[in-house]
Amino acid sequence: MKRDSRLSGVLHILLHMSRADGPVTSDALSRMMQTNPVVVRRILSGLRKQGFVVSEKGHGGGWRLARDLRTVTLHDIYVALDRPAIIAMGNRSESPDCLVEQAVNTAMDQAFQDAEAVLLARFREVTLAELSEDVRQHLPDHHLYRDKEQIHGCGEYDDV
Amino acid sequence: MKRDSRLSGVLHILLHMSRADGPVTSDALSRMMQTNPVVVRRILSGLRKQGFVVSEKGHGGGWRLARDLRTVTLHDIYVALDRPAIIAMGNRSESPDCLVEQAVNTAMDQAFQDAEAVLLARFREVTLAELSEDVRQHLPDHHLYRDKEQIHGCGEYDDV
DNA sequence: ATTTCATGTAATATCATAAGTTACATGAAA
DNA sequence: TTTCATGTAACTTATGATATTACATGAAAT
Repeated sequence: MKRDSRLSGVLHILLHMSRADGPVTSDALSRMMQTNPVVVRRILSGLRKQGFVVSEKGHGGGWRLARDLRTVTLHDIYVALDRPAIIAMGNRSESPDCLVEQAVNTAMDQAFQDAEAVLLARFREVTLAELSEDVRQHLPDHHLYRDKEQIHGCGEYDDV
Repeated sequence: MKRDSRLSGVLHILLHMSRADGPVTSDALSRMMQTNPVVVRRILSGLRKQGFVVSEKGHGGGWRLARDLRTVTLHDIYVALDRPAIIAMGNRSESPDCLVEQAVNTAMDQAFQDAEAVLLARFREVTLAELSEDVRQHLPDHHLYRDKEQIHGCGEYDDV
């Protein structure tokens, strides 16, 4: 099963944006995410329409956060991505005629719904500011984001 | 996201097998599942190796249950299918160097694990016999499986 | 002005994988 | 010895996330 990693990816770059002191280009973000700049723009353009980030064209342009991360939860970003599928399993037919299959679907859907509810509840509990704080606790003191144009991956936040 | 429907499908045909009084061919089962006989054999051959079903070749052959369904839970079948992926989302990199990405992964993995645990707990709670009983309660009394060679879908269990 | 840099977005290609199909071998019963 | 059924490898198809290409738009630097 090929997993959708957009949520993981977008959280990653939002946190990097929060540490930058100016706009960050899709090009720089794409290197952090190890992907293509167009992929970054595609994902962030959705968030822009919903007020989480703003973008600027031209020299000195790029992406900036538009909201205080203390007010943004994982669930908010999940919803902003248009609620990607959570469960990798499904029923063969959503509205089968067969009574046996109906019974199977009912039992499985119940389990799926319970699992989804737990996951979304977790997402609601965590703000991006809390994630950012988790990162700070793992960094040496007074460590600041020095160069937003790092060449390799995430630059000084790399563990190597 | 493309969902894996093997578990749903195999539960469906196991319940049909429990209602038959003799072996059921992959051909008949594939019609119930609306798929190809080879797909049925592929899935059931895994269950055969683990003792849930037995198969017989030649005239009068087919598939039979090898265990009392009161002793088989959804979790047993899930495991027998080699534990297919449950969560449709994933991290972009499982062991990133970037500390920011590590923090994101940790938070998301926690949520994923909690959701999976809930789903598997549900699966452990439900036996196939209970599903079978659910079906019986939705059928007219004294309704028996008359013809294992039904042409259309699930035959008399169709709701149409 | 015009060059440079950056986003905006459509169109297309790539890749992974569940599912479906074909082909043929094996073995049991009629 | 024919028919029926499983066993399985090999191949094809379908789908959706991801990646890439190409070009338009707009803003700042020169």
